Amino acid sequence: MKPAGTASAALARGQGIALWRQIAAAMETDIGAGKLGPGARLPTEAELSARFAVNRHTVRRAMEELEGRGLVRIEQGRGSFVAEDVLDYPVGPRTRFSETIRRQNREPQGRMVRIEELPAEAGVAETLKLRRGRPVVLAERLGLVDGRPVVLGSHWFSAARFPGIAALLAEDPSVTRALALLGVPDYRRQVTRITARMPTPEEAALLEQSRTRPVLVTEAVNVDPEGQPVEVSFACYAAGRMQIVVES
Amino acid sequence: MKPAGTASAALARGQGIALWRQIAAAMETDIGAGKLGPGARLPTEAELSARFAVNRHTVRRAMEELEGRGLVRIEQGRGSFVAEDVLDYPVGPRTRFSETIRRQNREPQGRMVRIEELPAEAGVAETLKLRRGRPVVLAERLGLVDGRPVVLGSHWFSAARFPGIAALLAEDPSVTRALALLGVPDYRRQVTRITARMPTPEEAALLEQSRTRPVLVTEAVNVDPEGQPVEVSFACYAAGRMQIVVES
DNA sequence: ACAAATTTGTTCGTATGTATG
DNA sequence: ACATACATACGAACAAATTTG
Repeated sequence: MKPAGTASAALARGQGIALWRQIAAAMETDIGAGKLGPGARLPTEAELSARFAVNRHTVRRAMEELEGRGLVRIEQGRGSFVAEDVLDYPVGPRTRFSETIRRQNREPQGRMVRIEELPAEAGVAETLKLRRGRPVVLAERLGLVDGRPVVLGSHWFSAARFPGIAALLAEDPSVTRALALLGVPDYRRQVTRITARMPTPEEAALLEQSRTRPVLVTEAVNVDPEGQPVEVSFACYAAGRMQIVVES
Repeated sequence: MKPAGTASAALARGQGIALWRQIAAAMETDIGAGKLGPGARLPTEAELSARFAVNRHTVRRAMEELEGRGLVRIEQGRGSFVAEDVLDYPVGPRTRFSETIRRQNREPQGRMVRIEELPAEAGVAETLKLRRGRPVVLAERLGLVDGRPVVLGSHWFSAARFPGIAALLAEDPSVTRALALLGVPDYRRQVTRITARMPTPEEAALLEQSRTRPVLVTEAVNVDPEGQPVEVSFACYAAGRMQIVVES
């Protein structure tokens, strides 16, 4: 008996339907039916060509089709994987992690990784309009969607302007709620700068991603209604799980 | 006689000014004076510690200071380099490569790498509102700033809607001008999706960048004043030479 | 695919000078 | 004068990343 839940090896030869189309259709069924979840590893091309009793080229043609349609991701030397749906992260004046995720019918979570008070170094001090060396609070938070880590954010606040924010964030990882309790009921994202780089070992571990895949990095400045900067944040997104979307 | 144009080795010991500060100041002078241009390789820590007759730690302390101030970039295993200014690429409804670069007082250039007519595959066909297999024109263009490649863009157009666009782009790499000649005097960027990945060997070669550094990838849809899509483009930016900026 | 050379990063330990009380 | 804390400086060894052969 053949294993349940895998594509059948029964192909119709010489019936006018190319073998690779049948294979692609069979695998699409498996993926669509959820038998192979997002991110799951597909059998190797060698295994598939044995199972379907065809040449490896035929399997490759089928896989290329699926990759072109965005259903699978093929990585040279590693294998093939069911494509994970890429979450959209729209940036705009009202960018908020939790709201954004919930709007896509996913479950956001936040977990504080580190909270510290430090003297401000040049860059952060300048954007927060503080003098160098003034105390700032650094809060590092891991953002998860449906239990999978997708973003690691470093948030910087003036310790003088927001006394006790470290304790608040330790209790509840929501930046929005912490600022609300400290007299900033609303804030606006003024500017977002986006770059990419390789993750540090620590970032890769927290994001549960390969060290050979890059992270998208955003630097965002949030300001209060008077235009005063209240927060600077640097966020690393696992590229391939998130894409940043700008609607114009 | 000591070589001209390099930081002097004459340090004042025991005069109340820390050696590492003197070293940092000396190197800052060299960089500021333009003796070391952007991107230039700095001497190794070993060379500098010999030149200044100090321990490597002392040189490192000076370099850390300069890196913290954004003057140099230090890369493990490679060396230290004079920081290059990162170009801003603002995205919005009126995003145009050449205008953007010129506004930063830099000289933009474009060079066509490839122009081809192909049958549309699923993704492009859908965003251009064409049927799969309809002819589309693919134009690959390298964008340069001050002679350095910074972006490699793949632009897709409907061959039926824009007859002769391949020839026009071959003559003049400006997408804006080509579309103007074909009856679209103005267009608007509707949406931009941003991700990151490792470059292909070809992309790395064209962008003159290491294969171990990621590229920022944007997918942009440009529409005419009636809202009809006229172009879809995928652009790879050399991360570290360009950052995408979203003003809200 | 592997090894060697180069370069920066980290962690010990030690010693000295300076400001503070 | 003394103790303490802190910044500075040197030395050695090893780890990690990159480049080259």
